[in-house]
Amino acid sequence: MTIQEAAQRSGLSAHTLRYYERIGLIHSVGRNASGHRDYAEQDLEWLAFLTKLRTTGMPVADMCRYTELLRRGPETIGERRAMLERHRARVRARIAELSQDLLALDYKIDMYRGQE
Amino acid sequence: MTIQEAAQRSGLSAHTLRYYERIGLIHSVGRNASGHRDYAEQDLEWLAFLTKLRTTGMPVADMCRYTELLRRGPETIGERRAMLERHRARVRARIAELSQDLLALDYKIDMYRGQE
DNA sequence: GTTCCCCTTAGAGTGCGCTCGAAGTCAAAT
DNA sequence: ATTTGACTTCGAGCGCACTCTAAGGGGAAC
Repeated sequence: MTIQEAAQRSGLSAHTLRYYERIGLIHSVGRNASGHRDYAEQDLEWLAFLTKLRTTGMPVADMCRYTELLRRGPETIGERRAMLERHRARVRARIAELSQDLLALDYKIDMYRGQE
Repeated sequence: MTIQEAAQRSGLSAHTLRYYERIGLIHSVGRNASGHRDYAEQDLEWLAFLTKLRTTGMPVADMCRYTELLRRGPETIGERRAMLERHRARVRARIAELSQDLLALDYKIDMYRGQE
């Protein structure tokens, strides 16, 4: 699959795919005879996971660290799990914060409704 | 109240308070005899609201727009409410997205637990 | 065969939201 | 009187995560 197709299917731009590869977030994308990138289904799955990490607010540096742990093999499973658990705690906290702020927003909107 | 006290109580830095004033997010902070900023309780309340908008992801440009509507008086109440409602919809969508991604995270963590 | 378009790399540029630095003022403490 | 330290303005700088440009290389379409 070409970089454009991979971009389409992952929701990332071709620029971003090259950037991710450059910083080590995607490792070993295949190349065709002309040296062009040739993405496999597996790459797409990995991109989908990376995207979840990003959209939940994990910094790119941490994603790199996680990727490096994965590359080092099964002896890093504990550390990887710990990273994800810390991240999960942050995501939960963020949801809680947003939910709180939502109440303030509701209140303000109701106030405006009353004044109109 | 001095800028340092206002920073302390709002959770923003003094630098950020000056920046917010410069871009029009805070309007008419009082000055004392020496020309130093002298924050009132009302300013703190406004800062708290601004902070809620920021932490829920409203761009600073939109916050400026909202502030300008407020400055223009009661005839902008409808528009202000509309802004907040659009923002609320985005916040709700964001919470839904985070909650979804949280499930994927849970799944992955459970997988790691199984492998350890 | 040449036009066209997408690909490659390496490095520079962008937008956002601050954050800091320089140069100067002022007031209280020593 | 002078040192200290917090304040002022204005403009420059920074960190993050891309995003784009330049220069060049295939390879399919006309």
